[in-house]
Amino acid sequence: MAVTLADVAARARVSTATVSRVLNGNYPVAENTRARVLRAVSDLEYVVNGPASALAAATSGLVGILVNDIADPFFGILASAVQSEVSGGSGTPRAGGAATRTGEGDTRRPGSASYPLARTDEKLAVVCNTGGCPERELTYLTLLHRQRASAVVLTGGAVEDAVHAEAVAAALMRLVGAGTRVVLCGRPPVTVGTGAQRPGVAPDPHVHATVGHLHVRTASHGGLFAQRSVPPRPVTLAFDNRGGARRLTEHLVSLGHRNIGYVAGPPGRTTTRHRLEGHRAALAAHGIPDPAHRTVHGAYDRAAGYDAAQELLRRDASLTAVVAANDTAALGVCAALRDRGLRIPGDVSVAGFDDLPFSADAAPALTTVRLPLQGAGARAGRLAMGREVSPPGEVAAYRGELMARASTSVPYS
Amino acid sequence: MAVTLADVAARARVSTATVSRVLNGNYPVAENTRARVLRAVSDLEYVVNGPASALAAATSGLVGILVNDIADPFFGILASAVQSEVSGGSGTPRAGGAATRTGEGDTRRPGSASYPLARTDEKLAVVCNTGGCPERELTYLTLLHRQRASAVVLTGGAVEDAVHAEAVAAALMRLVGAGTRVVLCGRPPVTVGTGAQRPGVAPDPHVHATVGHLHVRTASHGGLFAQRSVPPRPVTLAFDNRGGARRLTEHLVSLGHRNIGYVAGPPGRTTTRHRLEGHRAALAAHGIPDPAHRTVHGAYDRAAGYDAAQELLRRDASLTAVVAANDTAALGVCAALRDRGLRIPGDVSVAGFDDLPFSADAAPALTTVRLPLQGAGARAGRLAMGREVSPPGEVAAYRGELMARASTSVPYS
DNA sequence: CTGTTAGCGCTTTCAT
DNA sequence: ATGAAAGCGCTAACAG
Repeated sequence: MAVTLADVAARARVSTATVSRVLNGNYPVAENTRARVLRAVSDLEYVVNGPASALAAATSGLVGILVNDIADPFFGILASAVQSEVSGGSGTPRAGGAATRTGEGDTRRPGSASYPLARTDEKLAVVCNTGGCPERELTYLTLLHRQRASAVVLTGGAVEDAVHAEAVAAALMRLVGAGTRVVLCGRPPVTVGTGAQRPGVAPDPHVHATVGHLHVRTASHGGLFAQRSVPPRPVTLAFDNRGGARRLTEHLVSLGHRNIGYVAGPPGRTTTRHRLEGHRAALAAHGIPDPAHRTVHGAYDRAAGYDAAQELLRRDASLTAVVAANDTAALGVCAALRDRGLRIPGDVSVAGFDDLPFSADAAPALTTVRLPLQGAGARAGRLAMGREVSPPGEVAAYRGELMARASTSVPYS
Repeated sequence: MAVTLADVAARARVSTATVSRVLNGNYPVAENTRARVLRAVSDLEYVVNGPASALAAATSGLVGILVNDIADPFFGILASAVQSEVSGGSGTPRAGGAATRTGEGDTRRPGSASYPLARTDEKLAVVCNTGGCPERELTYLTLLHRQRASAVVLTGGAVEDAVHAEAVAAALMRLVGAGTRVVLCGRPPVTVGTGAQRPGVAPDPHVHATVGHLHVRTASHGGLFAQRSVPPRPVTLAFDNRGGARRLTEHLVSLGHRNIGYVAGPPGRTTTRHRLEGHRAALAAHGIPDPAHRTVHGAYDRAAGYDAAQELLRRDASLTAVVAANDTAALGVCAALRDRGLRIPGDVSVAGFDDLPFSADAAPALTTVRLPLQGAGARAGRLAMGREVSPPGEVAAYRGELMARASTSVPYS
């Protein structure tokens, strides 16, 4: 069978405990003993048995990152930022990088450099693609729980269906109860369930008594204390979608637009609703009527934006501006307008949301709302690693910044 | 502590062995016993301890998918397809979906429907973002090995550095040796190492003797046999980048273009080289000279395409066409041309590679080479699951299909 | 600083 | 069809 700790110990002429200590670097070991062990590890090409150590330590180094659509850069950027922070190195060598390490003393153990098979402290950051599907979200949560993930980060808008929301909240509480750090990033806080019971299952007092109690092992050595504790509930880093959307539409209104079409995201998701609410709030604040036909729902992708724009123009040719729920859809809107021979922003202004990288150099550059994807993702990563303390109340909100660019202008310019 | 198998067993008044058998569904259990167990599982909200079962069973349900850039739809589509197949359901509810299940009898166990916490057969498909960084690729491979992943899928081009290639090959052989199924998707086959030794480490006959032997446990019941075996070496699903690129450039040549610029991908990667070789082969075949200044390297993204196009035009204003190494870069090229007041394809034709979803409805629609990302990804997923037998020789190549669209035309039209 | 040892929770023969 | 019991490989007390 595979090489085990015992084999390494035998070869290094030490006990398994010593090998374990060297590998985990959490306990003093004589320098030359360490060297012998590392040598043996390397010679034998020993690879730690993750499951075994996870079983013994009651936690695995898995960090799960749930995303709604892995093919969408919005999530790619978020996930990449989280991952960089979790893996402790610079992830994608992206300019203006996420690699803003918190300058903790680099404790790279000597000897393990050339053959890193043994670094036990490495976390495995993995992204799970839910495809926006509630069942898959739940399945992933369960699987990560099963793996005793050390942290789970949920990104992006949540589905608003009450039953599902309740189920997710329950799954998250179970995770937290199991000692897994849970971070929500770009999603509103979990609303504490009203106690809806799983259908067909009798309430079991035993279970409920358990929820909320944290039986988490604390580190026995090296007095990191506050950092080590697992927050009693999920930490949330939310985006102020409502406010951002409102400022965006207000920008359009201040430019003189009155007939504004809105390409909303898929119905039943928090992000969709909040952005739409912000848009409507802006209109309402200025006494501008907002007939229902000026809003069309669709997916958060280019094709949906294209179709929605067609539909909006068909319904109302007087539109002078179209706001899309995200940049990708906005680009679809632009394409549709161009195909109809309309100029942007000459005939119709267009705005998006998110400020993804391609938005700035689209033609024309897209007016949008910048979300601190990189920053929020990195913070989520640090929170997931327990490297940063939770914000007060376990909730922090990120404001979106209006990026007024060439795709919006005064109407009929 | 958390609920354990023993707790469930006690509540169901059976032994832990029975509970295990019910959960794994791999051994006959009386119907009403099964029901009692399931009931107990549900009542207790029992969640299998993954590490424990992985330790005992010597394999975890983890399936790792390595991608070079998680924010690039190319990888998103591939990863999504793999994942759908691994999770056995329809993943992203994308049209024309990857959900083409091989019609195996649906063995959804009764009772586990409402509370799926216990389905042990579920695999956890996770994507790992290497950011194109060799070290991270190796790290992930090690981490997945450590977790005793049941399969690993590597997607996209490989780095060509000899040392790194050797290291990756070694890591893959270790994985295969540990019983992990390895699938390469969109990357050339691993070249069997020439035996370069790790620097500074004396050859250890013991280690080498181990490589290649497969000590894989076989299912003891339920006669799946051929399916269960782990191939002795990685399975490869390669894309014919060279051929595709060649046909693409030939298309341009047949249109009458002679001065063709090429925006290549990052140097030192197989995909970059193969596509460039195909391009050059086409030119050579038609006796068209290809001065070095007509090729510029850059990342596989829009910004790089933009910059590269600027540079190409600066170097040679006589270009009538620009081929980019992928669609994303091609869009950057288009933007750059437009910004210089050039029309597409009137003044300059532009072509990409991959045929990502946005390419068809770009303005103008992009001529490109379609790669069967969905299909290859799905097949990789099935191979990873052992649900499909490997192609002869463990290698299959996918041809790219030329998609001639509006962005290319006769020069000076 | 290092060794001994008792589990962690599950799977899997081997009995019955 | 079910139970008893022996590990799987590692970690963390507890000794020394």
